[in-house]
Amino acid sequence: MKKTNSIPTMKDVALEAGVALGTVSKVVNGLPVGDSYRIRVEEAIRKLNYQVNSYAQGLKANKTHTVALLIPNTLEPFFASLAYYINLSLLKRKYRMLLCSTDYDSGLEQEYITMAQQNKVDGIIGLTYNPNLIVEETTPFIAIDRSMGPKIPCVASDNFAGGQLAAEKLADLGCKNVAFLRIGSSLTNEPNKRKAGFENGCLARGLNYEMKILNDGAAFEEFENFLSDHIHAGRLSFDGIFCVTDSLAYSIIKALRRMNQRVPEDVQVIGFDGIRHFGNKDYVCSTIVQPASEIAEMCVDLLLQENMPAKPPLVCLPVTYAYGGTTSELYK
Amino acid sequence: MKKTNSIPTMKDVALEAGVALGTVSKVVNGLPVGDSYRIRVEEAIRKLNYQVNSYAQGLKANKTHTVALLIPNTLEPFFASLAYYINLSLLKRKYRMLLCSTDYDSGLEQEYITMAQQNKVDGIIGLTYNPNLIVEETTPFIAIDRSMGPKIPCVASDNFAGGQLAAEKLADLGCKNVAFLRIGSSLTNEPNKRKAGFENGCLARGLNYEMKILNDGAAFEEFENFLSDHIHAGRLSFDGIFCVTDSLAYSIIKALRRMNQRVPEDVQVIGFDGIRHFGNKDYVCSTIVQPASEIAEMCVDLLLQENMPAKPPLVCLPVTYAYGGTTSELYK
DNA sequence: TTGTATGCGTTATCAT
DNA sequence: ATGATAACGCATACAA
Repeated sequence: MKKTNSIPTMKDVALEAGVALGTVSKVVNGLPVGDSYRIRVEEAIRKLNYQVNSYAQGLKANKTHTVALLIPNTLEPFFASLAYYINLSLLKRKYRMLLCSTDYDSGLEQEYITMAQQNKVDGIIGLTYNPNLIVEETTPFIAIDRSMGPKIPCVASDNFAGGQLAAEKLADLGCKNVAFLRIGSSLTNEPNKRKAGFENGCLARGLNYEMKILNDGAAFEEFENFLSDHIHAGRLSFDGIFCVTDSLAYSIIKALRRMNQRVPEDVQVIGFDGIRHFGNKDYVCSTIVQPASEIAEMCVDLLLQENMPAKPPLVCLPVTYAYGGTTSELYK
Repeated sequence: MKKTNSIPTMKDVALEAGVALGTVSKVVNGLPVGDSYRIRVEEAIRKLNYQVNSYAQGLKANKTHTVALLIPNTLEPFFASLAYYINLSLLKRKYRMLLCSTDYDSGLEQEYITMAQQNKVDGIIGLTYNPNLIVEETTPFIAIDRSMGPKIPCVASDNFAGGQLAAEKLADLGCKNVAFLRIGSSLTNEPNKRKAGFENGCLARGLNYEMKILNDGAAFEEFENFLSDHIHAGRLSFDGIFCVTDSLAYSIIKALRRMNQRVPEDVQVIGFDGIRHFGNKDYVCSTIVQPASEIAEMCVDLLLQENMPAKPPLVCLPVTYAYGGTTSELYK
């Protein structure tokens, strides 16, 4: 008695085609098989609508062709674009992607890693914030934007160069007195190098600069107060501002306009990330663009590279400047 | 001779704890087991760092706790938020999510479905554009925004009501002559009902209205021409415009300002979707907000509901109006 | 209650 | 070149 029409397996195909199980397997995997057999098997496959079971394959081969991506969310545009490009890079290599939105939650990050390992993923790519994540050595891991120790490669933009570039651009565009504004995780991570790079650039170009650094939970008002304190007789004493992200730049620009400061006429603003409206339209502001697609490709490369002699501990990819309406058009 | 330190299995744990394989399985799955045994097994698990193999579980149980999400990309904010909320809803139910960015490519959509089925996902949620996708009946499928036949439930916003709401809002806000602008897939899908709803609302409220409908590949200029044609002596003959998406509204608003039309003083604009800057800040424009989180929850519910008597063919979820600076503040 | 044995769907080894 | 068979890690029905 046959099984009631459940999902067909290789055995069913073999039966239907009147050949042995092994033969079907070979046909499915493109191994050499006599033509007459091949044809019969292929017909049976079509007839039964057979599909291989990746789970059985994975169990046997101990290889799942699946990678987990840990990322805070897909709502913030930079994360969203990483998710998109990593998915693409994986697709090119016939890999599937498990998306794990961690919501900046350390516990969730750890949970997802456990899940991924139980799911026998071939590797994990993670942009995480938990400073003491436990990740089994047996699962290859690539970190984005935050070094997690010498054994785990970290991929990031060249944040230092980006900060420097911002300073140079502002100098080129005629600024004399600039400011750096930052808010965000105080964790040691790559984006924190933006400050150092900017400082470096200011010194090299003889710009006067001030810094206002806020920690994660701080109120945005502190920036507004900082800016107000630098307005004398209606005039802001800065003619250029570098914000650690486009998101911050966006808020700052709105605040500046509320204070009757014109952007870019009175004060030029540069952000960081390269965010575009709706993901594909114009830049939100003049910005240092992170190469999201290259970061994605590099992560996937490093992760799946089989015989890597020694994985590099840190890879920094080049950033570029893009005009986005909040700087003078001089170097547009 | 032992296996060289590869990944530990239940067998290894059983050996280490000096119990039978089945006992370990029970402990892992929380089935009743004598306390002394349980403790020994748990210790062995900790010692060996054992993790269950979901692939073996899945193979056995024919259940993978995995769902595939097909979506064009995560770059466009509305898609990004769907991905985020669906991930969240799945997480609550201990399900994993395979993200499949299809890039609006029919072939890719079909490929991903095949992949998902081979991967034995427990279900698929898809926002797709291929009009003749083949999806095995054996895999539960939930469609977003486009009906794919009576056997496949479709979840969407109440697009008709949304269009109507837009018309009513414009009327309430004092508009007399309005326009509806649309560009996008001409495929029969739920969002196309926005037009009908808007028309309905205009008629009900006695608004004069015009429509400008473009197909997917059309040049944006056609809208600009349309608007120019309605400017006489510097004055636009519309005092209200409803755009089919916030994305379009954004572009239209920019175009209007280039034409020296003030928004919202001269002409009020309402979009659709409820997109916020950077995913979590202010609305891009006054808009009809889609309940992304409710859509997500509904999709997951319908997909995983075990003993659903009859799955509804179409579920429309309520939308709301949100002020976003491009309408009069009257009903803010 | 605990242990044993079988099978899930596939691949690979081994005879034939 | 093809067919039989074992093994992957786990869950479970059944025996002890």
